Amino acid sequence: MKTRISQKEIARLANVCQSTVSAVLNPANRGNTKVGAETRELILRIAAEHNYRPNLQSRQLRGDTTSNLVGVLINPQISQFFYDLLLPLERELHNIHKRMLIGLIDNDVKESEATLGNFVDYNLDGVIVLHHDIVDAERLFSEYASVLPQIVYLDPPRGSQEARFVQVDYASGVIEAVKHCVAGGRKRIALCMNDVYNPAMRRRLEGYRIGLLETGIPFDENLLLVRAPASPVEFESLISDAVDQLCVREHADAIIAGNDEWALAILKELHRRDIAVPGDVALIGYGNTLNICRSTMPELASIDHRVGELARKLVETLRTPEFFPDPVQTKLVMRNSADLNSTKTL
Amino acid sequence: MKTRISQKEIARLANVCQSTVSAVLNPANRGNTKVGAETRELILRIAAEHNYRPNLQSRQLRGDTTSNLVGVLINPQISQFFYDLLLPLERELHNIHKRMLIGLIDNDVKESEATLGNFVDYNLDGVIVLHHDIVDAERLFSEYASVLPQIVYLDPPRGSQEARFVQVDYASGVIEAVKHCVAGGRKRIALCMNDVYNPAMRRRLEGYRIGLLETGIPFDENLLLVRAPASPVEFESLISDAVDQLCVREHADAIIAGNDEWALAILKELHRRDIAVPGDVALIGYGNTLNICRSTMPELASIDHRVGELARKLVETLRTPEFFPDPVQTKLVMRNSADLNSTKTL
DNA sequence: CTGAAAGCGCTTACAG
DNA sequence: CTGAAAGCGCTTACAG
Repeated sequence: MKTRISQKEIARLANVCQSTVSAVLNPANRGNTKVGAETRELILRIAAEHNYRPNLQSRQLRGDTTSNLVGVLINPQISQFFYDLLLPLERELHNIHKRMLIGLIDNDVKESEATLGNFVDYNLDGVIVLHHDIVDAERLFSEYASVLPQIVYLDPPRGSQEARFVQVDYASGVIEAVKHCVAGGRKRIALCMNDVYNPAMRRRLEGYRIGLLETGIPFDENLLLVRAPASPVEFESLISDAVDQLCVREHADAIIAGNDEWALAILKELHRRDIAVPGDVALIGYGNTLNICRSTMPELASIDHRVGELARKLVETLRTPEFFPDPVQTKLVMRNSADLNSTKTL
Repeated sequence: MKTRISQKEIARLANVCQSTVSAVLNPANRGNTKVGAETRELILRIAAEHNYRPNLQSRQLRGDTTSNLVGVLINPQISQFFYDLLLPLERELHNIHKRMLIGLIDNDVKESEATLGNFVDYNLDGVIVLHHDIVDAERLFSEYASVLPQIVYLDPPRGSQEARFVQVDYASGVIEAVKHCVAGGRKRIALCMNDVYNPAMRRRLEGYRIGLLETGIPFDENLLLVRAPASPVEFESLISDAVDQLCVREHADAIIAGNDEWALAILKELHRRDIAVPGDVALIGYGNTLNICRSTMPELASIDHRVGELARKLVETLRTPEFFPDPVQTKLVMRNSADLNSTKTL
C-alpha cells in the first residue's frame, strides 16, 4: 500500500493553506467561505489526481461522522436459522450504506467480554444481538449498555424491561400447519422435537396446542414427543423410537418436527419402513432450509422463519427509536410431503 | 450510549496531567517513566471504575495500531461455495484477532467503486477477494491497489502478474471421481455442467479428461453435456434432455455433475424414470453442500471444495508475504449415490 | 478571498 | 517522579 494523500500535502502542492483545501473539498460545510476559482480548480485537480479521500479516523475523532458500522453478535456454533439471516441482514444494512461487523459470543465469558469491548472500540452505530442465551448475558449486556450504542435483540432478552427487540412468532406457523393437516382430513397429528426449555421451542408447543384447540381436536400427550439426544448415535435410535411410538403404536397420520434436520431423519426412517409420505403420514419440518426441503423426495413442507422480513424489522428498529415492530409471523410453506389432496385413498 | 471516559477526564479526576495517565495505562510503552505508586493506583482505579478503553480512532490516526479489520469482497448473488467459505474465514480471522468486513462488488461499476473506496476509508489490514469476475475488474483493482492494503485473491485474477492468490484445484476431485467410477467397473462416465467459459468449470472438464486418460477410457464427446439454461423452465427440460441423451441413448453408467443442484435435479429425473442410483447409474455432485448431499435418497456423493483449508491458506497468505501456497485440492466425498460395492448384479 | 489556531484522544519525545 | 508540547488529519470558528 502506498500512502494516501492528506489535505496538508495537497495544500503544499497547491501552495495554499490546509484549511483552504478543507473548504474547497467540503463546499457544503462552508458556503460562506468563498474561494477563488483558479485556486479551487487547482486544489480539486490535485485531489482527484491523487485519489484523495478524507481520513475517516480523523473525522470520527472529531465526532463529525459515525463509523457506519453495525455489529452483529452471533454464536460460533451458529444454527441454520441465524446463518440464513446474515445475508438478508447484510443486504438491509447495505441499503442504508452501513456495513456489518460480525462478533462471536458464547459461554466463554472472557471471550464474549473481549468481543463486546472490541465493539466499543469500533465506535459502532448500533448492535444487533441475534444470540443472547449465554452465560452471564444479563450482567454483560447491562455492563456494556452504557458504552455501546443502540442495541436491538432478536427475541426479548431476559431481565431487561426497556430492551428493544424484534420478536419471532414461532407459534403461528405451527398453528397453520395443524390447521392444514386437519383440513386435509388428518386427526392424529404429532409434534416431535428437541426440548421445551428455550422459548422458541416452547412457542412451537403452544402453537400446536392452539391449532388443536381451534380445530376441535383433543390434545393427546402420546402424540407429543420431546427428547434431547446426547449424541448422533442416540439421535438415530431416538428417531427410530419416535416412529415406533408415533406411527406404529399411536397411528399418527401427520408429524410436525421441531426442525428440518429432525424432519429429514424422520422421513428417512419412514421410507425405510415403507410408510408412505404423505399418503400414510404427512410430514412438516421447521426452518424451511431450502437445500434440505428441496432435496428430499417428496419435497419437505416446512415452517418458514421469514428471515427477509425479520432482517428488515431488525434494521428498522435500530434506525427508528419510536418503532416497535409487530412480531414476525412464521408461515407454513407447502410442499409434497404435506400435500393432502393427492393422498392415496383410504 | 453514555459517553466514554478519556485520559483527559481521568487526569482531571486524579489531579494529574494527561500524559501521566497515558504512561500509567501503557506501562509497556514507557518503562523508563516511573510513576509514584499512589498516583498509579489512583489512576488505575478511576480507569477501571469508568470502564476506560483507549480510543481506537485516535490510535489509528497516530499510526500506533491498525484497524484489525480484513475486508472480504463477495458477489451479492453469492453462490453456495462462497457462502460456505464465509464462516471458516470468520473463524480463521477470529483466531488472529481480526474481524471480517464484508463488501459487495458486482457488475455495477459505480457500486463496486464505492465499496472499494469505503474499504480504503476503514484503513483495513488486508483484503480478500473471493469474487473478481466482474466488469472492469482489472482497472478497478489496479486503480485501488495503491491505496488498499495487501490483497489476496481466490484464484488468480486476470491481467495481473504479481497478484497473490490461493488457487483451488477444481480438477483433482473430478479425477478422483472418474477413477472411483472406473475402479467400480463403470466405463461410460458422463460429465454434465453449466458452461466452460469460466476457469473453475474448464478445470472440471480437464480433470474429467485426465481421469479418463489415466484409466485408459477413451473420451466420448457424446458423454459430455455442457449447456446453460436461461430460465428455470429451460433448466427442467434441459435435465430431462440430459438424461435422455446420457442414460437412454448413450447408456452412461455414471454421471458427474458440475454442481450439487444439477446432481439433485438429475437424481430426481432418474428416480422419475425408475433408473436406479447407483445400481444403473452412479451419481456424483460438486460442492459437497451438506444440506443437499445428506438429504437425498440415496445420499449424494460429491466433490468437496475444502473450504476449511482454503480459508486457512487465504488468511496465511494475507499474513505472510513470503508464503505462496499450493493449490487446495478438491476431494471426492463418498456417499451411497456412488457406492459401487453394493451394486445390483449385472 | 485566504490563513492561523483550536481541538477531537492519544503516544512519544523532551524538559523540569 | 510528573508535566508541557508536538503531531496524526480533519473541521470549524475566527482573524486579516
